[in-house]
Amino acid sequence: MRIVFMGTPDFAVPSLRALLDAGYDVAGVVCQPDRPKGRGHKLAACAVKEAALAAGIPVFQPERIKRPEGVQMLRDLAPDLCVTAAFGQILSQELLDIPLMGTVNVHASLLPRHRGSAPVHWSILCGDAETGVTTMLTDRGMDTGDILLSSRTPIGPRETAGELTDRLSEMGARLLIDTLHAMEAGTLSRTPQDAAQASYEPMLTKELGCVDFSHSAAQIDRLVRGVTPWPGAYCEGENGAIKIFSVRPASECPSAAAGTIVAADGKRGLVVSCGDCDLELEEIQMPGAKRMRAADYLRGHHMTTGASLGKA
RNA sequence: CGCGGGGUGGAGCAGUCUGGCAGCUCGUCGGGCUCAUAACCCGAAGGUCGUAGGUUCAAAUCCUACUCCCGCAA
Repeated sequence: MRIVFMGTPDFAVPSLRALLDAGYDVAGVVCQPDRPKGRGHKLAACAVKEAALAAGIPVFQPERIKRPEGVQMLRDLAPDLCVTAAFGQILSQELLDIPLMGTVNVHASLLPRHRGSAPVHWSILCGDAETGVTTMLTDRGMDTGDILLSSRTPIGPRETAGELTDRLSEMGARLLIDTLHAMEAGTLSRTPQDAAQASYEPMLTKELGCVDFSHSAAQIDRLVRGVTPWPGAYCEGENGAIKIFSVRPASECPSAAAGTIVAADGKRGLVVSCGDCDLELEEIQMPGAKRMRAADYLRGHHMTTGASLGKA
């Protein structure tokens, strides 16, 4: 089976590797163009491109694959099947019509729940107890195609979006191979999504990561885990935004107004009152500084108790 | 040429501008106090000050090059 793989970030890499390890003929890999990244704004290849080059597979990086050049490129590759995983571009009907056997997408949620581009983050933000990966036949809608297979897993109580993404990327790779095997064996059935059960969430924004200390510890914890490591949770400190990477309840009930610093030393760490208790900000990053445990930061810096980290 | 910060005992920092004994908070080890303790008291160990070169009577500090790390923005 001749396959064209479309994907861009880390999440897609295990799926690409799995196709290669399973012996499929990956005729080409399509990913987003190199973008200026990091310090110095140097052009950097995405994770999928690096993996493809390492495997000696031709890489295509159309600015917009929907344009005629992109369509022609895909036609020339003459795939039996297209596989997408976090590709980052919408496929037109014209493109979907090219592969003889259709286009299979690996999606990091239990569809029809959490359609959209940030399913892993939203599953944590929404407080889901479990999530999973789904393979589906791509159609014109946003993650609306018929479901092929799915695989579920519980969300760990301390798991961040980044950690969960890593886990789901491996699960997705296995599910993709299972899906293709079933497809070849003719045992695969397709199930339309139940639109009534569907949910769709937008891309994440930085503002979403702003912590509201009037919320409960559980809500804040979900927010922090759901936006870590990107776009990141933060609150307003004296000298700019303080990033927050992990929090932990530190008392039974709040001892001051929400957002008030109730302790700040190397022993107890940085503790702030929130909606239903005092909350320890375990791992933080002050403006201009690196990420570290709050207790470590406070060994060399002073923070005044009684000050507020919340927005007025 | 995107903007910026930094490398100082195990951790986090001050000291650099204005050159002159290696300092602070914490940790570690030993001793003491206490019914007890993450509390308190006494004592100790532990640092080629990122690397190389230069200036100087004298360099963590000034000059040059190099290297590694980090923040913002994307």
